[in-house]
Amino acid sequence: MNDESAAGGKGTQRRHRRNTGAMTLRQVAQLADVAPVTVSRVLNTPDVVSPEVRERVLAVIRETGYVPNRLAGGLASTRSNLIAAIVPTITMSVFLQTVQSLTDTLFDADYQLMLGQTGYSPEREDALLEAIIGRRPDGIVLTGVDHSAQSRQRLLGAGIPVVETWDLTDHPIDMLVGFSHRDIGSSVARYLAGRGRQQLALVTADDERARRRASAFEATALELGLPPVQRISVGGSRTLSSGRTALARLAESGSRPDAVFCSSDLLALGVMTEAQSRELRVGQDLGVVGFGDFDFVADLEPALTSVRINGAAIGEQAARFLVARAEGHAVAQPVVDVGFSIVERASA
Amino acid sequence: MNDESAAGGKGTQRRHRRNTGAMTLRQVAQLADVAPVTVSRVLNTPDVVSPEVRERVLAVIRETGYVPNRLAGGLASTRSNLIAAIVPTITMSVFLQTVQSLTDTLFDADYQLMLGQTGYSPEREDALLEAIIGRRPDGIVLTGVDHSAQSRQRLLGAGIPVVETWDLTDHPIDMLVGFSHRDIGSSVARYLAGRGRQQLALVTADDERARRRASAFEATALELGLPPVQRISVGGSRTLSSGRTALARLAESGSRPDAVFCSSDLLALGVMTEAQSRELRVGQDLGVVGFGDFDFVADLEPALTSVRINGAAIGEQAARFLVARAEGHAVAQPVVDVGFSIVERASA
DNA sequence: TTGAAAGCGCTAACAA
DNA sequence: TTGTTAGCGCTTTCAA
Repeated sequence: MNDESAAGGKGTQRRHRRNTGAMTLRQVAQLADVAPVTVSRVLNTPDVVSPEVRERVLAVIRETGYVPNRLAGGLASTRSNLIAAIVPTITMSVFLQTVQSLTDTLFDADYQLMLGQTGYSPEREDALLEAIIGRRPDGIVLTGVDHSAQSRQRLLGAGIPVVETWDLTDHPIDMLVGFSHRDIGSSVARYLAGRGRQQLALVTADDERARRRASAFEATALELGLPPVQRISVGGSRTLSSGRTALARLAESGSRPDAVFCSSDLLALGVMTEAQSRELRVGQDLGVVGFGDFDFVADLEPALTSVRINGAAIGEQAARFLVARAEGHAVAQPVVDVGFSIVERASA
Repeated sequence: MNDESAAGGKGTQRRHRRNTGAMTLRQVAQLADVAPVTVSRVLNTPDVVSPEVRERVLAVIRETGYVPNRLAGGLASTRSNLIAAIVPTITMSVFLQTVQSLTDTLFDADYQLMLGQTGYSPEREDALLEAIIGRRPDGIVLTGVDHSAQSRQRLLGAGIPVVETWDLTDHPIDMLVGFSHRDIGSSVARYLAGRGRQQLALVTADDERARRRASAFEATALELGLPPVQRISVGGSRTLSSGRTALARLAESGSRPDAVFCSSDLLALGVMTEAQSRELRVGQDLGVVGFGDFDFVADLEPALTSVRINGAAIGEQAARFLVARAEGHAVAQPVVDVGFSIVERASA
């Protein structure tokens, strides 16, 4: 009576899997009295279907609440409409803007974002990447340019378009949207020296990119003939509280820095808070520069000077690259330096 | 020569799709000289394969960098090892801890998280939900308990386990992990009244749950015989800057509130900042209570009193519920009230 | 312990 | 414009 009869023919023993329970495209087709392909066309290329048939099919879809299985679709079409992104963390972090704009840009292009967090751990990045590649996303956004040999091999082998972000390198895996951490370190040192600051200090988290900013900061201070930079490392703890502790240590070390460059705005807020409770006037006695230019820093008292990265632009550009590739277009200029700026405010 | 010969038989015209390029399980099987099922077993139930064969297969997998296609696996097994979560926003928000612990708990159980952000828009929630259901995740975490009729129908129809979070209701779709916003509003009002505060004010964002806290706050103040609560709505803008503006409006309105309950810690930080620049002593002249108990609020000057929600517990519990269901276990007590607490600090 | 066959739900290729 | 057929890459069922 229906097309199952073939499977239930007399000589054949029926055995295989009962279907999952959810409505399928085939069932919709039967209810609308059309072939399965036609339902597929209504969903994917509606213009190619006659209005009456289209309406009939859509009516069935509406009544049944049918939601097509994209896993099956993806398998058949080798297009998943999924983009994956891996960031160190989203908790109070500079990557938030990138993730946000990635989500938004992709949503508008009818893609979805899968997010992975490494917690700054390379092992975890490898594990995440394997899980991600297994889902055959149409593209992958990576943070940074340091990835294990294994991950590079898998990525290349899978043939999935990749965008590395938040850094620059001469040997990207595929595409690249970032900026130079070295230049930032130098620029901030020069900026502070130009404002008459002498005894510079660093309060910095312990990840590869922050370290690179810090080293360039120190090197430039030296070149400019300033005394050696004092550097306090807060390890992996990028909190307000670590910032307070760091300034306390600095203040009690005897030497009195007159400017501090922090590797994140939250650390900078900690430094400012501790300075205020020590009756140091931020902006006068102590210059403070943050990194990230979070939304709220402009409204602090005093407003915080910070290095601004256009994280949203990074996300948007990365999304555009990947969508272009997914649609089969080549990307002419697959390396973009989005630069940075020092936003001058009262704190320095 | 190989098993493709069947497809290329003389009478048949070969036409179909060339494979995608990436290594497949079938190719691994050929290289290891075993049947495809055997490779599948090595991947999923290794104990059932003899050690020698297992080693041979694993060697090939290692050499080729083969990563199994989970889309195909999911389609065949109707298990995706994917859990989806929908939150209003992750930008500087209270949901961050929940997302974080969800990610971590799921990662440990070998599941992955798909994240969607609604930006507090119900339309967007519907669109997201359709995209998500289409990927047949093994479970879905929702924020809040207000969902469109269409979404409820789809969810029920898809038969996917659901956990609603961050609120309570008598009619959950499926499972529920939350707390009472009404109770929070009442408790904070009582708390402030108990500390001798008279003229209470609200600075609140304009979403359903914040409104519910606010209404209960007002009602309780009234019951306690306090003067009417002044309420400033900041719309959808949950920023430090809105908090500053709100307190400015309050201060200039003539009436002088002696305590403010803010619907987020960031708003509270704005209120504090504005108070300080108006020479109001926070804690003495003006009590301030936040919501969320962000990491950094304990280290502010003065430290901020805030309503603490154990967002991490919500995420963990939700993850456990869904993993249990995915593994085929029933969940005995599928409704959990995680409660809340008022963390007393200097600001109130 | 291993394998052959069937099919998960969808789309690409071809035909009419 | 609509339909038929053959898979996408994997896992399940049944058999040995």
